[in-house]
Amino acid sequence: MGAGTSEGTTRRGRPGYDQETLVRRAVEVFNRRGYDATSVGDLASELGLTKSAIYHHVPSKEHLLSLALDDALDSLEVVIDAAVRESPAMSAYESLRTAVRRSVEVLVDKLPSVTLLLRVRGNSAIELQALERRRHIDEQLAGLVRSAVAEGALRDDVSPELISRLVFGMVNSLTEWYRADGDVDVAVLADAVVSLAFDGLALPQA
Amino acid sequence: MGAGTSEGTTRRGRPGYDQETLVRRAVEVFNRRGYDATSVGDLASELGLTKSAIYHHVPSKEHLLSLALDDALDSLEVVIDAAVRESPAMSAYESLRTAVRRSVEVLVDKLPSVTLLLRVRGNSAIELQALERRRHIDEQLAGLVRSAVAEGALRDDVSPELISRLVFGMVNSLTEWYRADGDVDVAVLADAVVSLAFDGLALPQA
DNA sequence: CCTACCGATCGGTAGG
DNA sequence: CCTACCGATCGGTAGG
Repeated sequence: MGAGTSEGTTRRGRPGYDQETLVRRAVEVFNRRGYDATSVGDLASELGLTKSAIYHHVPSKEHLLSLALDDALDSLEVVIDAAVRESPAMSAYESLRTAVRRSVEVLVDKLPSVTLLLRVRGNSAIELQALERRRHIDEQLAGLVRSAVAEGALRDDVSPELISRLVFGMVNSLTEWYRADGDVDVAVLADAVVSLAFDGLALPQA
Repeated sequence: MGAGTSEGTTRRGRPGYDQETLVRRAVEVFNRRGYDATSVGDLASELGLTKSAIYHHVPSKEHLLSLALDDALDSLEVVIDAAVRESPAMSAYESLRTAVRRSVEVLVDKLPSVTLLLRVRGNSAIELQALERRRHIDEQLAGLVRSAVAEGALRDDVSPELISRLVFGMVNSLTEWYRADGDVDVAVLADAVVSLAFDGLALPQA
């Protein structure tokens, strides 16, 4: 990174978009209108520049998608890998609680790119690669659930695979409604998700 | 309906698609490739007929979407209305359990059209109308949760709105992975969802 | 970062 | 007489 460009207000060259800003704003538009329904011309209009200006920063519309999906996947992989690695030292039950909590935090922190990721259906090679990385994450989470059930820490009347899908289905559903400017605090949300997932919504028996 | 056309094999005219079959098959393609990413030409190729044949059955691509969304919304509204109406006779807690269970059953029964519905983002007047009907359903469900909390039947340390969103987020996530030809039975699935939502995944205390 | 374009494909409709 | 379709093409717009 060149001197003086790392942060703050000093920049050389024409003021405007850098690639990171372009990706961030593009993801917002993709989420609002749908990736396929958004033409590069639409994108240019919404961002106040021309199609060619966009092609100055990225070689294709799909590369824009790829950068956004990598942002989401990288963050998710970090927290899931960490939870899986701590599993031998800690109980799988505790690692699973950590994984759920950290997943909520990543979803909130990287909401736009994770939202885009969760809407990918595999319509191109890039989307298929992203789905493959997602599948690997899902398998690691299912493994944690299996271990926690094997420890005797979780109920065994529902299969670990089904538990994993339903719990992380609940977590991922955050992207459907959570807004950073809303009235739901991240910590409150993460507590609620972990508590609902593990304790359910019936009254505490105690 | 004319004599002899109601069911069975006797039909007049050329054998082929009727509107209902067209909608059903189109929804499968829309879910696989995405509504916006599917051209009427794509659709025609996959269905083994021509674009003009499709326009014989429906006036527009959007009308095809509209028919599918109505199919999903009608079914969802039936079960939610029923749960809300039984609420005075029964406890809100019991009505909510019923609503969750019946919602799972509708999602499985109408999986393709509900999947399409849950992916709608409001890119057209028809999509906005569908989102409005969804919002009304969500409000009725949130009302049931509020009543159940007010009855003292549900925990009150998480807001009813958040409970509603997370529980039905879990329910709706079924569309991401459930397949009718898979190894998860509907009754088993409905039991698992209701039990996980109300009791959580920790070991039963008893 | 723009103007000026391309090969192709879009949703929709004609007559038969 | 109807339902179910076909081959060809319309005016516009897509990503690049």
